[in-house]
Amino acid sequence: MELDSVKGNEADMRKISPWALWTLNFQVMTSLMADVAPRIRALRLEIKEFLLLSKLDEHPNPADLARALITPKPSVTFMVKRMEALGYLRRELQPNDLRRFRLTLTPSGRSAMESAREIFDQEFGRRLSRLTQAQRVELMRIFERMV
Amino acid sequence: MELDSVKGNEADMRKISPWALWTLNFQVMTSLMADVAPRIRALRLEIKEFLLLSKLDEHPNPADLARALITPKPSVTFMVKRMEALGYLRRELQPNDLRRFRLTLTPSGRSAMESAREIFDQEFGRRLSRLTQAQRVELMRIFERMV
DNA sequence: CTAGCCTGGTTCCATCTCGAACTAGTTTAA
DNA sequence: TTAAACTAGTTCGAGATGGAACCAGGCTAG
Repeated sequence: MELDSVKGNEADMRKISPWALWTLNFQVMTSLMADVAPRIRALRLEIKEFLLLSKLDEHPNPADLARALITPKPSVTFMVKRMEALGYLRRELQPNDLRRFRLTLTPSGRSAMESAREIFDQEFGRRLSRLTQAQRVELMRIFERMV
Repeated sequence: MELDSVKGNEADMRKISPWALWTLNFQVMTSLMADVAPRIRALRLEIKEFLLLSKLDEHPNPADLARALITPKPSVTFMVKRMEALGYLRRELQPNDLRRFRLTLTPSGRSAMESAREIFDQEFGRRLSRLTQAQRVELMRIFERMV
């Protein structure tokens, strides 16, 4: 049996179209990215580059990053090159496997990454603030199940 | 007072980090796009092009589309050109304003667009099926509030 | 060993992207 | 009217993107 989250609401019984949902979500994400992008760029980062930095601790070499970010390898090569040139990360050969590079954030890279994360936190937080706490919790649970 | 959607759950009281939520959502969207992209491409469409077609009834000229899709005008020009070359849309001067083009889907454009929408419906539907009906309804309500 | 396969990372290059600057048509205001 | 300001759409070009092909280095089986 389905549980009905909130006191009976006639509108609740409508059929939910996945496409309609996807569209709304895409719109939320796109407009958020548009709002956030210029502020991220002020840190000398593109959004994708920031995402790369944010996954670097967990996925410390390029091939790994490419998989985690669902991004082609050449794009990763390119971004890593830029990030290194900016002094945001260091690249050293991994002695036990000479094909691999181990990437590490420099202090300035970490601080840029953290500032960028705060921007997202703020901007997405602004939108989340239109929801109830219960809805935020539910949203977290929903996304966890959908990943 | 906050309404608590589901029977008391201790984990509910955690603080929700906007960034964590955003990341999860982004991951859902990205992996979905990766799954969907090859099937859309089989219809000779890029995802963005499909989105353009899907908004065309509602926003029938390029500048309008650029705003609706939050996309630069030159990109729209380019996509429209490709869609016209493929025979997916028609472009006619709007007699009452000679700066404007009125774009209309051709039958084959409409059918490609509808097939693409079905692909999204299917693929996103598959993920939504892991949720309860109540959660799907809640999700719709949440996105509506966040747009 | 060593041949064949796999994986990490790069290079190449055709294609796409999109900011800036432009042309042309429309609206506003004086 | 007509000049100035604004809007639609395009062109240009520097830079980004990403598939294909490549060159290591590492792993596996004979």
